[in-house]
Amino acid sequence: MAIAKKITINDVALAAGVSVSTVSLVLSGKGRISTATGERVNQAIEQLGFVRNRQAASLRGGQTGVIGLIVGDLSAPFYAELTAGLTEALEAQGKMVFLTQSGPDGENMLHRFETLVSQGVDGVIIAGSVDRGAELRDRAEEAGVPLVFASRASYLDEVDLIRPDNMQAAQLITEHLIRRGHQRIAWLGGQSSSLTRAERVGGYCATLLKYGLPFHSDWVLECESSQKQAAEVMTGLLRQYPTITAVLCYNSVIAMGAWFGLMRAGKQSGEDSVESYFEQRVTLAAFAEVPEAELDDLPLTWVTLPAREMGQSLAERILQRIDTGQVSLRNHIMPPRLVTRK
Amino acid sequence: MAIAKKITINDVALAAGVSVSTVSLVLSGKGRISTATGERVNQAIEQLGFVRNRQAASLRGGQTGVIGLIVGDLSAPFYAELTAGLTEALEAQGKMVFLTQSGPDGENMLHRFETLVSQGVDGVIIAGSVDRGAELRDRAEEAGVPLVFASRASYLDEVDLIRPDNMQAAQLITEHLIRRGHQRIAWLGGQSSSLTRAERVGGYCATLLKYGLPFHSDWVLECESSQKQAAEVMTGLLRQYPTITAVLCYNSVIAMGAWFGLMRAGKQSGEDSVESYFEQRVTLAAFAEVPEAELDDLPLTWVTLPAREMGQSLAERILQRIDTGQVSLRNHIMPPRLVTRK
DNA sequence: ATGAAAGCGCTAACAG
DNA sequence: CTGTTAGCGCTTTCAT
Repeated sequence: MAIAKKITINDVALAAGVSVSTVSLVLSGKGRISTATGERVNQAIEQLGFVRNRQAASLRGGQTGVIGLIVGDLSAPFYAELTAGLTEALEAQGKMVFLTQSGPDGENMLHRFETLVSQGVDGVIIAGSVDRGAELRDRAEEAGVPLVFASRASYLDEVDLIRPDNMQAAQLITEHLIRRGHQRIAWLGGQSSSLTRAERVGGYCATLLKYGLPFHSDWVLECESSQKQAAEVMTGLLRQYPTITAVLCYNSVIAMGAWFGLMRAGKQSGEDSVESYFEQRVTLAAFAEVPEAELDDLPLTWVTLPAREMGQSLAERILQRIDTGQVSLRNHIMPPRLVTRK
Repeated sequence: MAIAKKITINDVALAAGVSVSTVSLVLSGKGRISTATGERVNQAIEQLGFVRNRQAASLRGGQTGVIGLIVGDLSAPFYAELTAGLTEALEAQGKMVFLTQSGPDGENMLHRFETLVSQGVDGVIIAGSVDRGAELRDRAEEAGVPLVFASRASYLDEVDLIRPDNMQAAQLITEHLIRRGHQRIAWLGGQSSSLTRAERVGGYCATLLKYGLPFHSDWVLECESSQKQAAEVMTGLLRQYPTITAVLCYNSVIAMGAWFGLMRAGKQSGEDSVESYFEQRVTLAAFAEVPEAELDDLPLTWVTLPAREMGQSLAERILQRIDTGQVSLRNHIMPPRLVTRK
């Protein structure tokens, strides 16, 4: 394998018959260079296949144009989407991103942060839940590196955070159901330990009360994220509380399960068609982490978290902090999007 | 904002009362330094909160420990999963990854590649489909940077490629159905223009013929990736060819749609339960890009692409190429995984 | 076992 | 407009 001799601006300068500083100026387009020499230099660059060594460039003191990203779990659709939006926005600004995964439990955060810093990143974004955000925040300040957090759930530490508005999402969708005439709306799914769920249930509850509708804690059911489970709990729910007319599902898997459960129940009650039973008896609505193809064709309304937009906001926010060093608004909450069915 | 003065090994050396080279040696653990001074240096490092500047370190000539990744679309579950596996494996080896998105159409590939190189990456991985792979391969060789490709579909250019075995996946699942006693197996979904689909249909066809079973082109149906569409095509298929006993679905959305179509058909034919109709009349099987939660609870068998494993293989491959400079095996095909239902 | 000194490739004053 | 000259922070012979 031919170890291609690295060509530097020295080589280019030599080939173009100018000095290194001239080449440097051409590269960064700063000093006023005559079109003639500019041409010559660019030609030499082309000819020699020169690629500028950005490490050396930034070493001198400038910024690297690189943003570090620590993401909990990339295989989670929400964070994958967020990352996609983030890199897209960042690249549009000529920046690059350094990717790191912390594992679901957000361990070794500090170590990862240091690693990123030692690579010379201009700023760091942490996406996912973190235990000791304040500690990281302090370390970042000490190191003089802007740090922004992003999370699906809420967050307690005093940090610069971008997150979705789970409560508003719940309000939106609950209100939608109420406007459709529903008065008896149940909740299905999620683990009671989930912070995200807590926020959503809160929004659901608040909206019911706001409209003077009944809120029964019996109608708020926990359920593992499994279709089978959801279907069972759903049928049980309908049997026990036949007056319920709408069910809010915690996520898409629950929604699919509820749908199956509903059909089974419809079948048993002797309706002539699944669809009509569905329409006439019980309406489903759901939360979705990302725009999900499976839900698209189902006759149910859903709200989705603005994962991609959050990525874009993150990009804006971190760039702003890098440029201005300002640390103003500390909790940027993103609105969800409601997708209604005809 | 307190612009924390960057502390360098000079500061550390001063604080520890040694020379910079000693500090450097301690950092890299190379030269034999006395435990005593080692202690002192480490203490100083701790005290000052020193972080080594890797840019400067690698500038001297060494490797950066950074791998560049160009991925078409991170919001595609398959590539998100692959990326997750890749970064995980790479980080386990103390490497880092530079992430870039090329957009679905793989444009600006060369530019992105150059950018990565200018950042000093030790190697580059391109995940997704690329038009002119050979061109990139040549450029990489010229620049002396190992380049490995990864793709969901097959690939024609002569490059170092890791890809899933679509054909074997189709064979596996078709064989599974045959072993279960099915003789009349139809195909549902995918666009005829898709290369991936072509490979899969090929495997399906080959397996049918291998077992002496009929292969009717009428039983291979195209379909948009929509549940509604799939459900319709499915019912149409069953009506027209009532002897069919099993259907192979191109992906999970198609599978869900087929399932709905099946239930509707079951209903109309007056079976007493969806499940029994399903079991007795038509069996479904499907391809899935990644392990999908929705499919987990459904009574259907599926094959999934080894996205995560591909990421791990990519990590191995690129590291191997970086270390040894060797460019041996050029087409590493990864086996799919069959997930059967009881 | 440790220190002195010479760069890595590039940028940024400061002179011409 | 363009060339000279110091470094950026770190590694690495070569001495000591």
